[in-house]
Formats: sequence, C-alpha cells, structure tokens
Amino acid sequence: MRKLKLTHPDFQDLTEQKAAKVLEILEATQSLLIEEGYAGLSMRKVAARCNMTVGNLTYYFATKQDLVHVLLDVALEGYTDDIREIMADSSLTGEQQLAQGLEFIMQDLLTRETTRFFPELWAMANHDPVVNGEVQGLYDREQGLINQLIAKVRPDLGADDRKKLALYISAAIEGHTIFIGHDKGWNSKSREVIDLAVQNFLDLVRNWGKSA
Amino acid sequence: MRKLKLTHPDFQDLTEQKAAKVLEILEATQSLLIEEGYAGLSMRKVAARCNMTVGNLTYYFATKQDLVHVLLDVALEGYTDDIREIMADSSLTGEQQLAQGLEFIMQDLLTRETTRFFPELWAMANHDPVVNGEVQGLYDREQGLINQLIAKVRPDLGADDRKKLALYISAAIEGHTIFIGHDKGWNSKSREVIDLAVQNFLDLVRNWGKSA
DNA sequence: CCTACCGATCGGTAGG
DNA sequence: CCTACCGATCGGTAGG
Repeated sequence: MRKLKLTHPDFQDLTEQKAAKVLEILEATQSLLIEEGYAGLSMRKVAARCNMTVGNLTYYFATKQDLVHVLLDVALEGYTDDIREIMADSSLTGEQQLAQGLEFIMQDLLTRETTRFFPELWAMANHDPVVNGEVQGLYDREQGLINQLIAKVRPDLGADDRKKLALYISAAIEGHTIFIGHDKGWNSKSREVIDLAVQNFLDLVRNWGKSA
Repeated sequence: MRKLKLTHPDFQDLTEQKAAKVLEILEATQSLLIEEGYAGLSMRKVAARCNMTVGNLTYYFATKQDLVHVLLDVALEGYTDDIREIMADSSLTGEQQLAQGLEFIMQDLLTRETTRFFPELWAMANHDPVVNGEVQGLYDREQGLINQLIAKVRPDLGADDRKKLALYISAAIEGHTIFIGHDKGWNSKSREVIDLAVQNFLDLVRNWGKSA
C-alpha cells in the first residue's frame, strides 16, 4: 500500500495547514484500523494519536463513519494507481505486463499493512453499504486493468470471457491474503505459491476457450 | 454452513438442559456476528437474544472472548466435517470427488451466512491469536482433504507439490467469497465463475509438472 | 478549535 | 460443597 495522498477534488479547496491535519487524521485512522481492527477503532483513539481533543476531531470529521468513508476513498483510489503504473510499462509485451501486474498485487498482499487492512474492509463491507460500494469500486478498477491486459494477450476473446477471467484472477489473488500474508502460517512459502499462481493465471489466459 | 453441534468432548459432561442452553447461546452469537459483525457483538445483545440476563450469560461464558473462541471451535469443526462427507462418495472417481468437493465449497460461500461469517473470521484472526489458530486449523483441515484427493488424481506428485496445489486452490476458492458471495456485485455470475474456477483447478492438478 | 457535558451502552462482577 | 440463576450495579467508554 502506498502512502495516502489527497488528490481528490474535495480536498483541493483546503488550506495547506488544514490539509496536513486531515492527512494526519487519515493516517492515524488507517494505522489504528490495521493495528486494532474496526472493533478497536474509536474517535478518542484517533484524536489521541493526533494530539487532538475529540471535539476538534469531530470538527474535521463529524462522525466515525465519515472518517472511515473518506479514508477508504483516499486509500483505495491510490491503490489502483499503483497497479496502473506497474501494468503500463511500455517496454514489455502484453503478457509480461500481465505477469508483472499480477505479481505486484500478490507481493503487496504480503505486507503487514495490506494483510491487515483488506480483511477489515471485507468485513466492514458486509455491514456498511458505503464501504461496500468503495470496495466494489476498487475491484472494478482492478479487474478493468487486468481485463485490458488480457485483451492484449488474447485479442480473440469476447468481452464476457475477459470479464470472467479477470474476475476469477482477481478473486484468486485476493484469497491469498489470508494464507500467505504477513504473519500467516504459509507466509514462508509465499515465493513458490506466487510463482504457481501467476503461472496458472498466464496458462489460463493463454489457453482459455482452446481445445486441449 | 451447517447447524452447530456440540460433539466436542468438553461438552459431553454437561446435563442435557445445560447443553441446550450453551447451544442456544452459541447460535445467538453466530447470528449476531453474521448480522452486525464483531464490532456490533456484545454480551448484552447475546443475552437479550437468549432471553437471559448478562449475569446468567457470564455463568456460561465468563468473557466475550471465551464465547467467541468456543463458537469458532464448534462452528469450524463442523465446517470441515461437511466437506469431508461430500468428498468421500465412494461411487465417484478421485477426479469427480475433487471436482464435487471444490464445487461444494464454492456453492457454500454463496450463502448469506458464509459470505458474512468468514470475512469476520479473517479480520478477527488478525487481532486475536486464538482466533488465528482456529482459522488456520480450519484451512489446514480443508487443504488436507484437497491434498488427499489430489493424491488420488496425481499419485506421481510429491508431498510438497500437493501441498502447494492444495494451498493455491484453497486460497483461490476463499477469495471468491468477497466477489460472488451473497449480496455481492458479481453474484449473478456465480454459476459461470464457479464452473471456470473448478475447471481451472482440475486442469491445474492434471497438468502440474507436465511439459505442455 | 476547546471545554464541558449528554444519553446509552460497554464488558464484567457483587451478594444472595 | 455444587447447580443454575437473579436484580443491581461496578468503573469506563461510545458517538455526539
């Protein structure tokens, strides 16, 4: 996961001071979410981490929900930007771009931040429609990128086939978070499993719809 | 997910009345976890659902942590029992057993209960070592079953290869929870995606380590 | 941006 | 001494 950046138009009107404070609050919120989970997240803990009073924090973010929604908006937008950069290396073939992009996503889920942040999002999405929409938006963008690269490797495939393949690959990758992620039991095998997974994804894309 | 059953030896000494009460408490806890998530789970809500006082609830389970740990112990043990039954149909070939077992696990994650319960577990596992151990135990058992069926289809493979394949398949399956699960955006495509996934798993197991 | 609060609810325990 | 509970309340914290 990259550092948070306030690129969204909503934040362009803020004074520099206020934008810095907003960023500090969002970073504190994200690290609390990573360390203690949503169940352990409170306005008071965020305020304390920023050396603020609760009253002051609510001046920036009226409710706990607002704070979380804005954090996800900022964090998840940046997340696909990273993938987009990796996948856009024009010195590589389409197949290499696909392999490198999928490898990047899998490497990222080994980090402590991602291993802890994303399961929290998945759980929150089941109980908060706004979070659900933000998470779904993230994966729509991720699958859109994978879809484009599949089209380069397999220009013969229709849109439906590409969408299905991108969905499968995206789901298969994300599932590894809970197995080979940071502090997980199978983390020591991450190198081998990532190789197996990426190889499998490439074979699948290359051979989909062709008779063996 | 199956209904909860108190088969564990710890519960064999209880009177019938007390065992029924324990089961009622565990069921209430599970449905609250599914409906509101761990952040919305409280001893008071569990007690209210069982028409009990909080004082009485703590007679059965001293702390909220105890309650959650016992619930997971009971629920997750039953979960692999179901998979074991499906995979043990002796009228089928090894390949058919594998296909049917994987299909069963994927169909199960379309249900509201599983779609909501498991992401909650994954998030809790990141913040509670006991939960982490229980979740890891579940997937060890699941991958053990998949491993056995891989061995039937590919008796030539070594233990390491089988383990790696079982881990990949298990991770790829679980990842679909957040995409094609109940109330998720891609749920309408679940039939096609499950077919693609199971087909991919079978191809992978059949062809692993063989030159194309 | 702070002080001083609110209604309610939290997990857990008291004596009987 | 054990079981299965009760009404009431503990010290603190929740979002606002």
